[in-house]
Amino acid sequence: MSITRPRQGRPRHAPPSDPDASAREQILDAAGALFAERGIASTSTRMIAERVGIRQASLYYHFATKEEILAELLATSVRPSLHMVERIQALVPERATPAAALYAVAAMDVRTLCRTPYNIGTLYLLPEVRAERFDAFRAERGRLQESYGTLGAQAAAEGVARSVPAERIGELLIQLVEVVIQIRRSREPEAADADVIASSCLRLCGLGESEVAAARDESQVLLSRFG
Amino acid sequence: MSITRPRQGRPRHAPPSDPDASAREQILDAAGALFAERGIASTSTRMIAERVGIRQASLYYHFATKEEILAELLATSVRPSLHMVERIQALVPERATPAAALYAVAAMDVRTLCRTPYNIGTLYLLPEVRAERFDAFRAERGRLQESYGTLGAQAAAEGVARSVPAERIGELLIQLVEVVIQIRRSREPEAADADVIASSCLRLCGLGESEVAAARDESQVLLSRFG
DNA sequence: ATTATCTATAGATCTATAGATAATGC
DNA sequence: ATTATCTATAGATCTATAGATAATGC
Repeated sequence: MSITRPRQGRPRHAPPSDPDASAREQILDAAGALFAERGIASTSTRMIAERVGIRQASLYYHFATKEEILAELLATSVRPSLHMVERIQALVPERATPAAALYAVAAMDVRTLCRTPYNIGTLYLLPEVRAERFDAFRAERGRLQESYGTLGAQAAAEGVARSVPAERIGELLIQLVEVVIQIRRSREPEAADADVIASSCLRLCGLGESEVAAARDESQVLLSRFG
Repeated sequence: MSITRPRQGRPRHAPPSDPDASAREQILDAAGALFAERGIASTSTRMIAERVGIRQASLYYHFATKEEILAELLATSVRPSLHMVERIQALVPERATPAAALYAVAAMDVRTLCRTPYNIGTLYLLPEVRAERFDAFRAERGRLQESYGTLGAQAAAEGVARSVPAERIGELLIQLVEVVIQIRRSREPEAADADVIASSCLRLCGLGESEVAAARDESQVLLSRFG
């Protein structure tokens, strides 16, 4: 029951998609959902505008190009994950074991990817994101992967740590966490998925069942503090 | 040093991209490479034709629509993997342990995904493939995932088999194998990657280092027979 | 006066069809 | 005669700009 105060500027021809959000936010939400569902090239500025409740040309008052909308979406998508990971990583090894930290990071990332109103993770997979224009985004993503690699290598059983370099572990772990992106494409993720995926990350590092269970228990503190 | 015999039909305005392949194959190769690099919507029929060495309109002599080119690419992409998996699966448990079979399947899939002249695996990730039109392709992919799930569940350590349903295992394993698609996006895959990934699949199922090593050894027979 | 929209449109695509043409095959 | 191309083009987009307009703010 939100009262919508009249805004400045000429009225829209249609009611806004979300009266409480700024026009900019409404555009980002609409574009994000469409980009994730249909891809970037097959989403026209007209479709975005229609969802928002404005005319196609009005988009250009807020963003100079369609690319700029994508850039903004990408910029805000990894950053929260990256911050969370780096804060948890800083607790290792004094205040958390590497295994518990990895469990917590994976579980939180999975939940974040589940909760976004549209499947924002799919954006990373679109070919347009490989353009130089989005170097900064890909660099942030690389740092996230690096953190996974470091945590994984620290948590890994000796045999695994010896035979798999940290960079490979990072690639594998981030890929495993992002299974939730694929899951969301075909079914509704369940609460249990976060545990299954986080546990799989530890097993991939060579940890046995008792070590996985211990890390899961220990991670609860971190999860309640950072979730 | 292939002599190119003159073909029937009006000559092309430019030399063919591959004089030995049929026009149809040349189109599929060119389209596959472009779709994988740039996505489907941002690949125009003109770009495909240019690569082949024909005019844009001439594509339509071979394919009725752009979608049909994609359909053909998808149809031939999973099928070989699926056949291979089902043949190896049939050897379990009499002639191969589940762990060795899973190792072999994963390693072969990784190699296949590495060797294709363009990164064909990226096609699966494009939003266009979710259209109903491609149901048959997605069903085949589902069967592949199911096989991974069955093999994984059979190979899994007791604790894992009890806590993770076969369908989840299938989702996780196929995702893990397809890390090679992401790797190929950023660097040249190495020969060692196949072993790292296949071993990771077994560890994810809860197998210890000695079991992983045993499965790797046993898989060599399968790999030499089916590779 | 400032802001946020609107309408109208230029210019650049892009897909797919129609019909002509230059080879080979018989 | 058949085949595989070509040229030309209709019709449907799509992005981004120019300039008008209807609100609020001061």
